[in-house]
Amino acid sequence: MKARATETQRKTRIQMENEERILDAALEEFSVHGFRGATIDRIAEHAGMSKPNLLYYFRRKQDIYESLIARLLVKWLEPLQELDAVGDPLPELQSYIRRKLEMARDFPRESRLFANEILQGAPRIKRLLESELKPLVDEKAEVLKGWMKAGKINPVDPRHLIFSIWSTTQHYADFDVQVQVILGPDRGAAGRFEDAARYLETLFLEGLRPNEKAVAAPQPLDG
Amino acid sequence: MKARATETQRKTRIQMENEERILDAALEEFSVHGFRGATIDRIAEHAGMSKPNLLYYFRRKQDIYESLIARLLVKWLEPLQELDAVGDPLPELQSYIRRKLEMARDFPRESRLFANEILQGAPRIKRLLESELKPLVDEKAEVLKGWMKAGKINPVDPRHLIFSIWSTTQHYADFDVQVQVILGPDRGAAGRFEDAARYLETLFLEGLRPNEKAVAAPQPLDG
DNA sequence: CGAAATATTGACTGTTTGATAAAACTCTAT
DNA sequence: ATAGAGTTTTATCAAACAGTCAATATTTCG
Repeated sequence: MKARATETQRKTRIQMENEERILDAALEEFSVHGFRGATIDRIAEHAGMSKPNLLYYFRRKQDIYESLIARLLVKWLEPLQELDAVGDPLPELQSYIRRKLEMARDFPRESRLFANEILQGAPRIKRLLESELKPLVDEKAEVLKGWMKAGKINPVDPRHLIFSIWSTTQHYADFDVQVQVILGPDRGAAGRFEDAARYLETLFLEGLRPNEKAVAAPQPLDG
Repeated sequence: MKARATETQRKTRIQMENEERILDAALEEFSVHGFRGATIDRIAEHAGMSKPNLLYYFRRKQDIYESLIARLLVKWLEPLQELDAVGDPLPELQSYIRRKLEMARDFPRESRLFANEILQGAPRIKRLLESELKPLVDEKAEVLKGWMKAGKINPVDPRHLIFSIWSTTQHYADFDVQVQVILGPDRGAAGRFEDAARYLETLFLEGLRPNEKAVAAPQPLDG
């Protein structure tokens, strides 16, 4: 029996399939209950295998969690990484917002897992945040500052600007239940997404103070 | 031995003191680990009493949690309730945002507890959200719509507007660790709060698109 | 095929957890 | 001071929990 997991690369078909099933089931559990609230039994049950079998692929609960977080962080930083210094400032920001919103729509479990980890004080990924997230944000904050100095966007604190994009978009994944309670069942998930996109575009570009300059097509005032 | 807790009102000095200590300790635990991740043992330890003693005041774990949530929701809805239809729209919104931001600063544990519950799908308070939160939001959405029709604020979906105020302000409580990692230790908590307040004011009033109309005093472009 | 490598299982261990019962202690009002 | 209500503790329980182990089954590949 060879050591698995950390082994150089050689993975069996079965290994890949099962690790995938486990990680998917674990995402389901961890994203809802957090690290301590999730149990191996439930993950195993959800993955359709016995607990010892699951522990054959991931020796400890924490290993599953860390695998999950590692692949999550990469995906999570992608949209910000794509923010392009040479692009047109406002369209660049707009498409960044849109990409983040799409992530919230398409990967809500990942968003919740991340939220859960941060909520708990990020005990397992604080290091990663400092080494991966912070430098990236610093870099992009400089890009934003350049745009501000060039008069292309309003001068504001670039880091708080990034926070507001993160929070408004991820809200639709993390607080989905609340959003659904308040919006009611009238419009489906797709409709909610479109409404959110349209609203956020106005908020970030124009703000709420009415003025004379051209504004995007008037929005429906909701049901 | 009389029945406690649900008893009409008569509470001993010791009862009041201990329930307070328990709820405070429970807030600490539940807000970080969620319902399932928190344990009675830790809550009892944190409250400085034995587990059976704690269970003398709250018979079940769930009872503590529900007490906490009940008093939380009331406090949480206060700022929105104060949003005044007859006030000046923009200042009203501004002070609503400020109040929410102050709540995030002054009651971060409460914010996290709420976030945790919603993240988990709100299994224990969905009813309450439907009966308490939704009607209030509906009412205030009408107020906002009135302001929009009167041309006092830009026409946007009022519910999504409310979401964006919630998410941007609560972000500073719920994602505090991440905020600290990114902003660094330069400015203290008070400084971060002021920066956030100034940024959100610009975002919600003016948006990011630069224009000729008068703008609040230029903001420092951050360190 | 058949042997080695890989995968799966049932039975089990020690610990943690939520909860209970009853005895012992403390406070308060008379 | 003391009776009785109110409080705290010790001892205990069954279930849930993370994790182990040896035995069995299955796949892979020469």
